[in-house]
Amino acid sequence: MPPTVQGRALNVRGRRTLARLLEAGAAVFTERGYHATRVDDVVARARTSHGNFYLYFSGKEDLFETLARTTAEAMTALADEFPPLVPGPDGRRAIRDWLARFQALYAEHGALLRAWTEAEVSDSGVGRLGGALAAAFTDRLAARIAPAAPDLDPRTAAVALIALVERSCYYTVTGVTRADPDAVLEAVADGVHTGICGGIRPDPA
Amino acid sequence: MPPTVQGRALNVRGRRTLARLLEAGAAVFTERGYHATRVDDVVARARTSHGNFYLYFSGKEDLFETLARTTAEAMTALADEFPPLVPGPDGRRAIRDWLARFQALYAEHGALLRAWTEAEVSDSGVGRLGGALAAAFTDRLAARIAPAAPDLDPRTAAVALIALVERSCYYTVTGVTRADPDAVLEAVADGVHTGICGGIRPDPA
Amino acid sequence: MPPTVQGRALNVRGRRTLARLLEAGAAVFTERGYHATRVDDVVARARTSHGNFYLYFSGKEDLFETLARTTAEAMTALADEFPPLVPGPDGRRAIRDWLARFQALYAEHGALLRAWTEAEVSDSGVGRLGGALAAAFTDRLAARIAPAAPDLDPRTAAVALIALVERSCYYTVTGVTRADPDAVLEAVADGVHTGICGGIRPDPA
Amino acid sequence: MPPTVQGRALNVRGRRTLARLLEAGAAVFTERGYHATRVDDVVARARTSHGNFYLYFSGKEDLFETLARTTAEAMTALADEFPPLVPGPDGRRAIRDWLARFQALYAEHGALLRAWTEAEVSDSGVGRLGGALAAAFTDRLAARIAPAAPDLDPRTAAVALIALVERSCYYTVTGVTRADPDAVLEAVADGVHTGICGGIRPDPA
DNA sequence: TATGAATGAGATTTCATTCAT
DNA sequence: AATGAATGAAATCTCATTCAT
Repeated sequence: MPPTVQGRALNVRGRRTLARLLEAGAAVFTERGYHATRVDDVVARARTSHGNFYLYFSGKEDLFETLARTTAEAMTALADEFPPLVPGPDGRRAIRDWLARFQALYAEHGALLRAWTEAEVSDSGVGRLGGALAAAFTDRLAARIAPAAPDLDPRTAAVALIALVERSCYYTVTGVTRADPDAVLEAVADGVHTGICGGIRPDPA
Repeated sequence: MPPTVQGRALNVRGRRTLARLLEAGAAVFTERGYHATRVDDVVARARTSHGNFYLYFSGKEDLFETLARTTAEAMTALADEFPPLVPGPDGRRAIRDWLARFQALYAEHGALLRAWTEAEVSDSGVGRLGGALAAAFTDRLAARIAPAAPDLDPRTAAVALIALVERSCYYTVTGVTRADPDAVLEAVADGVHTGICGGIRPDPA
Repeated sequence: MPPTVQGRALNVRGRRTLARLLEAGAAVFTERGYHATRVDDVVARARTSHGNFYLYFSGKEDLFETLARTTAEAMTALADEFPPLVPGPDGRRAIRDWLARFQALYAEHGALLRAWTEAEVSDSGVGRLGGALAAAFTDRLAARIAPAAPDLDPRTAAVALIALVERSCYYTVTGVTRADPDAVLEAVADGVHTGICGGIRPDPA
Repeated sequence: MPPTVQGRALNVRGRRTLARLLEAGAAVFTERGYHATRVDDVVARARTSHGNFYLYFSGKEDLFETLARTTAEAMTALADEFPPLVPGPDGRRAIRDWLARFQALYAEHGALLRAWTEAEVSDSGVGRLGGALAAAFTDRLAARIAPAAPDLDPRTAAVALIALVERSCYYTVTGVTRADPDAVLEAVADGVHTGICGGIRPDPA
C-alpha cells in the first residue's frame, strides 16, 4: 500500500489538491451524512480522480477524521472562551455574544458534528474523537459554571447547557422549525442566564 | 412488483412474523443507524428469511417509515400532555414528571429519532415525517407556553425547550457524558421552570 | 412432491379453478410474455393461491405447455382446411376467407405463439412443440400448394406463405403499424393468389 | 447514482472494453433472448468484472437499447435503398439483390430484433424504438411501392411486404423449417415482384 | 502527482416453489 | 381442494479500494 501523502512535503499543486479535497469532503459529508457520502461524490466535487484521493487519504474515514479534528479544535477553543457567569446585564450580554459565536461556528461545522453521530456507530477513531470532544466541552463549561452557581452540580448543568445550545442551533440552522435565529439566540441567552445565575429575567427592552 | 402484505389481513402466524420484524428493525436501526443497517441483520434477528421480509415490507425504507410513524405518534401524544406552566413547587413537579416520561419514551424510541437525522438526507417520506413531527411538537408546546410567559415568543421558547429536553436526554441516555440521569432531569426541570416561569430557583432541598 | 391434479377426476369446484387458471395464464402470458410472467400474477388473476396453483400444474412451464398445446391443435386444424388453390375469383375468395379465419385465430392465440419464441430458448418441451407446429403447418400447406403450382418448390412456397400470413397478422393485430386490418387482409389474399396461381391481379373493384 | 461512462471520453483501454461488452451483449441477447440474458453472462463473455459493466451501462436495459439503436439504424438505412419496382427481369433482379442484403443484415441483427419482441412488454424506451423502427420501415417502403402499383394501398402493401420478407428470413435463418435459404430468397423475390408489379411469373430458368 | 479503468465483496431484491394448516 | 406464509437460490446493482499507465 502506497503511503499517504498526508504529513509529507507537498508542493503548490499538491497543497491545492488537498485543499480541494478537504473542501469537497466537508461539503459532501454535510450534505449527505457520513454513510451516504461516496468517495465518488467527493472526487467529482474536487475535480480530481479516485486514484488521487487515495494518495492524500487512506480512505473515506481518514478524510472524515481529518475534517472532524479541525472541527473539534475549533469547538474546544470556543469552550475555553465561555465567559464568567455573572448576574446583571453585562453577564447576560457576554453570554449572548458567546452564543452568537457558537451559532456562527455551528453554521459552519455543525453538519459535520451531526455526521459524527452516524460515524460513531463504527468503533473507529471517529467515535472516540466525538466522545473526547463532548467530554472536553463539558469539563470546560463546568469549570466556569461552578463558581457562579454553587448550588448546582456543575457537570450536570454543563450537560444541560450544551444540550440547549447545540440543539437550538440545530433547529434554527437546519430550519426544521420555523423560528427566527436571532430571536432564538436571545431566548437562549435569557434562559441560560436566568437558569444559571438565577436572577430575575431582565427587562425585555 | 408483488404487493406488500402490510395492510392486508394477516393470520396469527403472519402477525407474529410482522411483530418480530418490527422488533428486530427497531433494535437494529437503533444499534447501527439507518445506513449501516442491513436487511440481512434484521431478518437474522427476526429469525426469518430474506424473501419473507419483502412480503411484509417493500424494502428497508418502508420498514423504517413504519417504525418512525409509531415513534412520531408517541411523541406527538406526549407533547399534548405537556402540563400547564405555573409558578411554585406544583408547577415544577409537573414539569419534572413530564420530563421523566419524555426520558422514558426517549430511552425507548430515541435511537430511532436519531437514525432519522441520517435518513433525512434522502428526500423520502421519512424526511417529511421528521419535519412534520418537529413542527407538531413545537406547535403544541408553544400553545402551552404562551399563556404562562406573555413576554416570551412562544414559538421561540418552544424551540429552546425542545432543544434542551431532547439533547439532555440524548447525552444521558447514550452516556456520552458521564452524568447522573436523575440529576440531569432535576436540573433540566429547574432550568425550564425557572427560565419560563421566571421564578426564584426553589430550595435545593 | 404432491402429484398434480391434472388428469385426475376433478369435481365441479376443481374444474372451475382449473378453468380460471387457464384463462389467467393465457391472459398473462399474452400480456407479459413467458419470462416476465410470474406465477404470482397468474394466481392473483385467477383469484386463487400459490399453493393451489401447484396442485393443478407442476410449474410455470407446465401451464404454458398446456396452453400451447391447445393453440397448436387449433392451428394445425386450420392448416388442414387450407383451400385448394385455383385461379379465378372463387379461388381468391376461398383464400381470403381462410385468411380471415387465420386472423381471427391469431387474434385469440397469437400472443401465445409469440411468447413461444421466448420460451424456445430453453430446451424444454415447449421448444419442441413450437418446432413441431411449424413443421406440421408447413407440410400441410405444401401439400396443397404442390398441385396448384408445379413450377414452385412447395416447401419453399409454404414457408413464404406462412411468413406472409403470420407477420401481417402480427403487425395488424398488435397495431404496431397503422394499417387497416381488412385492407391488409385483402392485400395479402391478392398477393398469395397472384403469387402462387400466377394469374393477373383481379380488378380492385 | 454514479454516471455511466457512455458518452464520455474514453481512452483506448476503455474503448476496447466497451467494444467487448457490446459484442458480448449482442451475442448473449441473440443466444438467450432479453429476459433470459444475465448481466453475469455478458461480463463473463466480455472477460471483465461485474462492477465494470455498470461503469459503461446503467443496466441490462441500457445495454440492450444501445445495441438496438445500432440495429435500427442499419435497418432504416437499408429501407432507404429499396429499389424502384419495375416490371421485367431487371426489376426482379434488383429486388432479389435487395432481399439478399436484407437476409445478410437479418442474419447479423435479426436475433436482436426478435429479442425486441420480448423487451417490448416493458414500457421502456426499447418498445418505443421498436415501434419507431417498424413505422419508419413501412413509410420508406410505401414511398417506393406507391408509384409502381397505383391500384394498391401503398401502406398496406408495405406491411405485407415487410411481413413476408422478415418472417421468411426468420424461418430460414433460424432453420426452424427445413428449406434452402437461397431457394426461399428466389421464391420471395418472385412473390414480391409478381405480387406488386403484377406481371406474368418469369421463366424459372 | 494524476488519471480513470478495473475489481470484488457485499448489499438489495425477486420469484418459483414448498410447507404447515 | 385451498390458503398464504415461508424459503432460498439467483439475479441486479453499489461502491470503497487498487492497479496500470
